[in-house]
Amino acid sequence: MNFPSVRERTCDCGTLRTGDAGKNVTLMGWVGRRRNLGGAIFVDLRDRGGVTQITFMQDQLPELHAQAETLRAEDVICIRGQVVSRGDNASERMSTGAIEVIASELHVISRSEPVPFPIADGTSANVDTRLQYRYLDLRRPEMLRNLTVRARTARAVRDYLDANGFMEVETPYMVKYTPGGARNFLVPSRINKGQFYALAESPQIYKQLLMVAGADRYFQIARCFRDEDPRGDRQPEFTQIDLEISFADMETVLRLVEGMVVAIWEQQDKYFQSSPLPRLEWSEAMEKYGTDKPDLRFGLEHVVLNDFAAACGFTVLRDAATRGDLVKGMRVPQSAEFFSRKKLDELTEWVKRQEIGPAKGLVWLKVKSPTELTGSAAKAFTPEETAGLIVRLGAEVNDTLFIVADEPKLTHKVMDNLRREIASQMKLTTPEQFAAEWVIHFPMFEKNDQGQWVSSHHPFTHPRPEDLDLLGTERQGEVKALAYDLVVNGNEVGGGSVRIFNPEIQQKVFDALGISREDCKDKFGFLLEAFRYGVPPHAGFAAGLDRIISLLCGQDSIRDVIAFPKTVTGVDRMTTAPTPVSRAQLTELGLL
RNA sequence: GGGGUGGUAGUUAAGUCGGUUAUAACGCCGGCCUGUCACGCCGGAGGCCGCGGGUUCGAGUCCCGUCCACCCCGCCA
Repeated sequence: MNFPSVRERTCDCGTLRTGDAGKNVTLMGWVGRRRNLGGAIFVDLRDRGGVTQITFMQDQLPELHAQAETLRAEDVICIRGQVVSRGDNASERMSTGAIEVIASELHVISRSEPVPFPIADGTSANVDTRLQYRYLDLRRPEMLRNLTVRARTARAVRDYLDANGFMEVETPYMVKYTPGGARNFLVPSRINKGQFYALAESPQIYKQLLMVAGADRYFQIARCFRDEDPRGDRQPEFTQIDLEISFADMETVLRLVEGMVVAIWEQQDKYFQSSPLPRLEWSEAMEKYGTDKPDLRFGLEHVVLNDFAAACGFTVLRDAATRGDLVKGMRVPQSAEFFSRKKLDELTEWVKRQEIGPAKGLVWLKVKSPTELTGSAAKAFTPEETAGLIVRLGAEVNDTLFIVADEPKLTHKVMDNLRREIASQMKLTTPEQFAAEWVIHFPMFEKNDQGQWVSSHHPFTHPRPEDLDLLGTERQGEVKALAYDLVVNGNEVGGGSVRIFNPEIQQKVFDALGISREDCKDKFGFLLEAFRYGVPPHAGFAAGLDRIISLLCGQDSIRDVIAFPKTVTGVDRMTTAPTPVSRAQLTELGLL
C-alpha cells in the first residue's frame, strides 16, 4: 500500500495544541469538511479523538495541492506535516483551533463514495436512514461520544463493585424456558430435535444459585432478551447491571447500589439534586405523585382531597367521593398568569384525550386571595370551603389549582400525566439536572386481567415481615414486599428485592399465588432443590444500563447509546435480520 | 393486539381548493477563487411523489388496501 506504516501515526486528531508548534506529525483519519479557496485548501481531518485542520498551499507544494483537490468527504487519508500556530486565524470552535498542520505529504488510503447523510452532529437524517447506515451514524462525534460514555460507565461499575468485594460471573444466555413473565425468544436444539432453549430474560435464577454456591457478592453486565414490543426506551435485547448480595438486607443493597450510581454519575461530572437519595414508600409515591416512578426534579405534589370532597357542596366532587372515587388536587405555585384561559381549555381537552380511559374532566381554580377562587368550579364552593381548600393545598395568591376526581387508577394516572405536562410546559427542569430516589415497599401482589394474583416483582420476593400473616387472607393485596426501585428523573432505572430463603415462606407465597406444588417443581425445581442445601439470606438488584447511559448522554432513546440497535419492530435495518431460513435448515433443526 | 403521526431528488423538507413544466436548501458534477473554518461566487445533473388499486377529463394532493419508520396504550422489570 502506498502510505506510511500505520505505526507511524503520531497522535490522534484531537491532541495537538499551540505547544506542539514546530513538531512534525503523521495523522490518519477521515476527511470532514473541505474549504477549497483555490490557492489554499483547508481540510478538517477527523478521527475519534477530534478534528485537526490540515492546509495545502498551492504556492508551496503545487503537486500536493493538486492531489488535495481530489479529496472528498469521508476519504481516509494519511498526512505528514508540520504543526504551526494559526495566530490570528485561530478557531475558537475546535479544541485544536489554535493550530493547523501544513501538509508536506498526502496519502489517500481509501476513497469514499458520497455518503447518504453528512457525518456531523445534529444530523437531521431519519432514524431509519441512520440505522441502515449505522456505521456512518456511529462515525458522528456525538455517537462516538455516547459509546465512550457507555464504555467508561461500564468501567466505573466494574471498579466500584470490585472495590466492594463483588465477583463478576457469567451466566448462561441459553436457558430453560419458563412460562410467565416476559415472553422468551426460543432457540431450537438441533441435537435434541423438537426441544428448545430460551434466551435468558434476566440472570435472576442463576444469580440466586450463585448465592447458594457461596459467591457472596456477584455482579454481571448481562445481556437480557425479551420478546416484547420495543419502545423508544426498550429493545428486544438490552443490558443490565445485575447484582446479588449474600447476608444482606434491603439496607445493604440500597447503600451499595446508591454508592454505585453516585459513582457512575460522578465519573461524568454529574451530580444528584439530593444525596443521600430520598426514599419514598410506594404508597407515599402513589399518593403524592400518582406513579411509582416520580420525577423529583420539581415539586407539584398531589394532595388527596377525598374527605374535603365528601363534605363539600360541589356535587361533582361530593358524588365522586361518595362513590369511592379518588379526588386529588395539585397546586401550581405562581402560575395564574402562565395559565391563560386558552391554555387551561387546552389542558382540559388534553386530559380528556388521555389514552388511559375516559377521564371525566379537570377542575381548575385560580387563587385570587386567601379566601377567594376563580375558575371552572369556583362558585360551587361556600366561602368556608374555599378557604379550607386553599389551606389544604397550601395554596397562595396567584397559584393555580387543579382537581381530578375519578376511579383511583385513572385519577393517579391523569394527575401524574398532568404533573409532568405542566412541568414540561413551564420548563421546570434543565438538561443537566438529575434527581434520583428510591421507591420502596412495593405491593407484593397484583391482580391480572383474569383476576388471578400474580407477583408484582417475582415469586422469590420476600414479603415485608410484618405482613406475613396477611398471606392467603382476604387482605393479601395489602401485603408489601421488600422490593425497591431506583428512579432517576422519572425513569425507572433499576429494581430489586430481598429474596425468600425460608422454604416455608416460599411455600406460603406460592400458595398465595395459586401455584401448585407440581408447577413449582416443574418451573423452579432446581432452585427449590438448591435451597434445601443451605441458603444464605440474600438480596439483589438489576439496573438498566442502556437507560442510565441515555440519561447521562441526554438522549431520549436508548437506541442512541446502543451500537447496533433494532427498530421498534425488532428489525436490524443494516443486516435486515430477522430473515427466513431454508427448509433444509428448518428440517435439520427438527422444525418441519 | 389497539390508537396516532409520517413516507416527495443522495439527505432534510415545501407543495394552497385536485389543474397543466413538482419546488428549496444541503450534498453531487463542472468552472472561478491564497486564510477559510456551515468559505464564497457562477453553471449543471439529479424524481417509480413508499407500493397496489379506485374516483376523476385530470391525483404528490381525494378514497380503499398494503408495506416501512416513529410515538402512545396494552405488554414488558
